[in-house]
Amino acid sequence: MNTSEIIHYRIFAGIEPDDMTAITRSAVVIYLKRDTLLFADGDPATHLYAILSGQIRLYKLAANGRQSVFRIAGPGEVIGLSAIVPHSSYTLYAQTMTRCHILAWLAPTVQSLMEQYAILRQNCLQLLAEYREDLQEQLLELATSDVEQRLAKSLMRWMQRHSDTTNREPITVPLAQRDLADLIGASPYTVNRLLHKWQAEGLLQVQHGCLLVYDRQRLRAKAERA
Amino acid sequence: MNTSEIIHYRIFAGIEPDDMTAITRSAVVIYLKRDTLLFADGDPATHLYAILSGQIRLYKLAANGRQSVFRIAGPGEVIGLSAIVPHSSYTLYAQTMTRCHILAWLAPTVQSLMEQYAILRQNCLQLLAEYREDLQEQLLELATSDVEQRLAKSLMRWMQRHSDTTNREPITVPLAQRDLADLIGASPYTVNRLLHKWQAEGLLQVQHGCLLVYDRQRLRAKAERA
DNA sequence: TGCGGTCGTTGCGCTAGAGCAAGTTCGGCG
DNA sequence: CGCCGAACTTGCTCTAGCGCAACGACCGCA
Repeated sequence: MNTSEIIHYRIFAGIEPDDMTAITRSAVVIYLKRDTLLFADGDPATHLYAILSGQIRLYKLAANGRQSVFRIAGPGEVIGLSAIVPHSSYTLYAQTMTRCHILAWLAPTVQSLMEQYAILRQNCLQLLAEYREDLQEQLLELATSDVEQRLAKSLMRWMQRHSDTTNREPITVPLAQRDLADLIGASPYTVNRLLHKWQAEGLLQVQHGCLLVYDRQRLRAKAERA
Repeated sequence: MNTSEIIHYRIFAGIEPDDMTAITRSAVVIYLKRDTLLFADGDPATHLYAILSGQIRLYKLAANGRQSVFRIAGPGEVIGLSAIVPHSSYTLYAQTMTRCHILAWLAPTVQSLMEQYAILRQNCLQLLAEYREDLQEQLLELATSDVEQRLAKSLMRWMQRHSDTTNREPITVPLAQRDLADLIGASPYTVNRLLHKWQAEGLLQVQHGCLLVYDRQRLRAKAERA
């Protein structure tokens, strides 16, 4: 389980190494293949999950069947935060987009850990507050920006989050056009057309299931033009 | 300060009366006139506020100047929840829509109260989780429903929240058309046209600065049609 | 009781972007 | 190595709804 030591989990920031060992020991390791539903909107929140590797799509379904993606979580992130509130339910669907390697704690376990460690409580509050801020930001964009701007901002956000080691271009964004469309509330057609326009402008390269971004500066300009 | 006893604050649910007295005593009472900015997006989160009377608009501003309203808070609700996270900032604007009567706690005070009372921690977690869920719901609607449906849902939500004593129709919804437009991410023109269409259908009555809803059933139908 | 500003009303033109249809390309699996 | 389904591509049509403009109604204030 040394994998958990390599990854920097924000939810466990500031926890003493000894305590961390105990916490990690109380978790179960899960392996999932691609396109597996981890939990559904409305399910009782039985577990808190921490992603070791892979990507998980967090989304809701509308009555008409269209899906709205709120977040794509990756290594170091925690999902199913509803589990920290007793007797609550998940409020969205969580589905793997790749093969995943995950840690899972039972909700009661998490709740007692929360009582035990003040830092953990702090971190959870902070994470919840941040999610709220992210959602507000997305809502603002959806209400006030056009598709081109939302797409650019979405790509910038992705690269910001994953600017791990590779700061130099080109950067690969492993998202399908369909995913991008669901993420910004647009049709896949429009997303496709915009990406190709940008490709023609030399901003990026469109590939199957992913993008290759060449020019972050100009992309930022598209994201920020008032 | 007996006003605070009459109103049911969800954030203080389950607190013992004696403790509640102490908590109330640590607050300051504030009176504000209409259209006063309580705090701005980006300001340090210095206070937690509880509304005794009046309405407060919680919104963000986009670069182009358009505003997106997330919530309209009323008596019994708490705003500025960012103050429970140390050294954080508000993430939106809060402006009074009416004359307001408010309780205010300093952030450090709130934070020590949080450490002192486990119930308070629970309640705050629950509130944050609920706001998150509300925002997700709004985001889903904005991404997947048309303006007519969003408007209907928004009105239904309002009536649901304020179905205090008056369960019988007609119900007055004290929102200007402009407010409704900002709330659902539409133009005031479209909102106006829809409201008049519904007035022609006998669903409601359009008035200056407010609405009179006659037929909640048919409004619900408009909100829920897939 | 009149005046100014805010809010509401409505006609009109226009465009961003949805969605259908009919390909094409790719990757994975047998 | 060939097949199938999923993802992408692109032309086309069509409409929801934005926003201008111009006017009308109401409210608070002096």
